[in-house]
Amino acid sequence: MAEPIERYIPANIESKWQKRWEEDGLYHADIDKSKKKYYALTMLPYPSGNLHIGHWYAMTPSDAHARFKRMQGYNVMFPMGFDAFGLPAENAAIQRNIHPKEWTYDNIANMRKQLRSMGAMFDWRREAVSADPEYYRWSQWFFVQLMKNNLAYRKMSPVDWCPNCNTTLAREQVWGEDRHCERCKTPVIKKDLNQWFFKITNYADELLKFDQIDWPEPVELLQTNWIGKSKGASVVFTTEQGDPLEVFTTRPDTLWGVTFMVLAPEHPLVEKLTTPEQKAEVDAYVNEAVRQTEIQREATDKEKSGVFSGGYAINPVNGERVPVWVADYVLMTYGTGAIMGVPAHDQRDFDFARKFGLDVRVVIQPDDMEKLDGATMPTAVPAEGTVVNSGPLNGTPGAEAIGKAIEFIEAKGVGKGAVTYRIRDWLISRQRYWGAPIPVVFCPKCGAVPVPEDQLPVMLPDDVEWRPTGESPLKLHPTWRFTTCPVCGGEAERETDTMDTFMCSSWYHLAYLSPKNPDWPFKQDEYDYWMPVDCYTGGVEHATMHLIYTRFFHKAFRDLGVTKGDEPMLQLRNQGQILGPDGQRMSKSRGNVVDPDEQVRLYGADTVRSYLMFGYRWQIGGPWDPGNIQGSHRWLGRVWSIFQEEGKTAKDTKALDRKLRRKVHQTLKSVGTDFERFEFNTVVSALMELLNEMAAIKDAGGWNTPAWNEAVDIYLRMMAPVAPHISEELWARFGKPYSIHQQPWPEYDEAAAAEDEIELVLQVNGKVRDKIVVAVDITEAQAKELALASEAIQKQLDGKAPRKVIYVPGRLVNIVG
RNA sequence: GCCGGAGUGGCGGAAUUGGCAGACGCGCACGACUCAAAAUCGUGUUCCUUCGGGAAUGUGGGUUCGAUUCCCACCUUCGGCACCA
Repeated sequence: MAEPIERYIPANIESKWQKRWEEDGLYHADIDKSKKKYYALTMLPYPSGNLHIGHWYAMTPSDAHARFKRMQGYNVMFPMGFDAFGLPAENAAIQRNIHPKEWTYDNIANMRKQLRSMGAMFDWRREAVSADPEYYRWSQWFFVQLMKNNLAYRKMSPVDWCPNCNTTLAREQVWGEDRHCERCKTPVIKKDLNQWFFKITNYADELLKFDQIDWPEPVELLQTNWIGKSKGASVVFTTEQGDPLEVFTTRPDTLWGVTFMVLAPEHPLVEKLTTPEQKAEVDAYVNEAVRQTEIQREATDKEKSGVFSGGYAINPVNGERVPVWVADYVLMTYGTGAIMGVPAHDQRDFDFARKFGLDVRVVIQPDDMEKLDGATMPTAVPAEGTVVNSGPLNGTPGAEAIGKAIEFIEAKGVGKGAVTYRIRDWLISRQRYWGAPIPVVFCPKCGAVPVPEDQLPVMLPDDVEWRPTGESPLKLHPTWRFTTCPVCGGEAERETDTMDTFMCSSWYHLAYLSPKNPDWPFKQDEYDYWMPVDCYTGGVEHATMHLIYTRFFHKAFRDLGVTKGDEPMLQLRNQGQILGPDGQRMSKSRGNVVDPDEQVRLYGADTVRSYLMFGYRWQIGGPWDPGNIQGSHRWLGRVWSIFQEEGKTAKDTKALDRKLRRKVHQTLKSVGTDFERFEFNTVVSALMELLNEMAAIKDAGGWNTPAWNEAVDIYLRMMAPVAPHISEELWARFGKPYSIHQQPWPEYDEAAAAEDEIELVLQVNGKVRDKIVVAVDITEAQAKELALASEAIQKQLDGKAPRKVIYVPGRLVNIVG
């Protein structure tokens, strides 16, 4: 009788191997020029509390993929760190009345422990924590470089302010129809403030190019829409007082259809254009518009409002005098804050014209429509068509109209082809404590001066009143603010705002290269070897925030000679989201948060990893299923017992061996391609299928043959990226050399995987009627003959001759009756 | 309104290039083991059926010998953007 094997108890093996791997530095990634490098990166966590199952969902498949790459022979670096500054941590600390630093670093200590329980191949020597002075010193250094090169500037402007978080936000961090704060969901308000901006708009055009990177199309689309490039022309009208009044239009071919102009209420020419008779009305309208929130003003279902300024402008293409109106449907923040009104061909202008009784003049006649009449048409017609009523452009066909109009205005010197972008410069000032201080000194004589690089970091003081007062906490510090000017030595004050954390996370992939490097943000040889990031994984929710910022950062610093190449991350893959068991987003208030520590206690890390890979389409995610995870646990338990328990060996195992080897090598192929495609669910299901086959072979007497032992060997190596602990344990128990994670990926044997018999499906009119087993090398003629000879087919044909017989090699014969 | 993702058994999901729809797993049912239960193992499991078959991948059309897959028009749902000139 064979000795029974003890049960699979993950707790007995997982921490043991984690400790051993750590001691041996198994996952240390060092420069090795004899090997191809692979920089695998997954988005770093934010230490606002505990790790939740969503972190596991993002990280463990990424880890499995990185492990797979390593077994393929790459020198893989897979680092981890903490995005430690920022609002949520600070808010959580305030709530608990704990200093943000203490709160954050306690969380980090806890999360480190939790991360270690994953059994991931993180190289902890490279850990970077963005709240460490050694780190934010370089965040500040990057700021100083941008400032010195005119890519960072300070400007007074209306900005988004979160009244709950007491700080300004970047446009990207204001979400949804009600324009709420990305972090706390409170609707934002507008405030006029002096703030620091990064000139991301300089790179708008280049950010639209994705040809060097393999990123998911939805992300590229989100970024493209966010950047919002519009092609058209800028045209300079002239007010009757002689001031130039520039507008942007995507339809310069409709310039002859202009019957009025509209200025945004904030437009600088409003005051000058307004006649004394109209002044009272215009002032009242402007004041009302300014008072309204952006949400009220930008509500699309609102009826058009506006007021005549009394002034006129001259249309440069035909010298016509057109009235200038003021209306809040024109936004100061887009284009030039002024538009030309072409009511016949723009619905918004049309609504406005009809409401205020302005002329509607048709200048485009679509070829497939009846002749338009401005006086009676019920809606605007924005379509293409032949140009009419437009002097020199009359008769131009639609496709050429815009180009010809641009030629015309350029020749006349009254405008030119132009593009406009929706993206705004990145606002990085935050009126909060828990962030990297903006390294700037304000001197009454020298103005805003960057802190010299040898004086960085500007330390964030611990002894501040960090509880919210509505002011930047650093402003209230008794001494920190006051300093001397680095240029003239006179009395000066520090900038008291801190930086947006997205600034810190824009370069963290460089910090991993050589954290705490003393004289440059990274060691050059590390950069040259590891960069760019080969594979980046994370959530799609960062598409128009982190993922656009980090591309900008890389390009800006390429131009300053710090980084190399055009893109920081070559491949991007997004995971979906794990929802609570109730199908809702996990949140503490709903009480549907799944604690990974508890799952690890119940089933072990390997089971949690396997289930997260097996149970979902990784790109999509879905609700946590507390029952389904049992399947993954059973799988590992079955591997444990089927591989270890003795079986029986038949006298003749030739057929069994052949069958087993075929399945093994077929699985090897599909597992490999599925890892490459981030299709982890089918990686695991293929392994389960192979295990079922192995169990059957073992029952039939195919145990302990060379083929069986090869199967066990290959199986363990294939499952090692998914379940690193159990595979290491079994690998050791079979006396194989430590460590399985240093083994090469098994070699695929095509001959072994080849089928020698196939099942041919026989159809009549596309419906399956019979199946026959035939030799793999059957000829077309033989296959058709066999198909027609089938009893079931004969019955279906009922004596009639087939009209057509279709043969798909290796698959089917379809008889068309 | 515009842009994108998703829609397949009771559930999670699979289906390489247009070629057997439902792999793999959960759940459920029955059986074995057990005094019993848990665990484990085995068998079955889309629906309807007169047991010949028939229907079925959100809906309706189309292309094709053949469509979950391609095309057209919709519906539901989840995201993003939205008076962007």
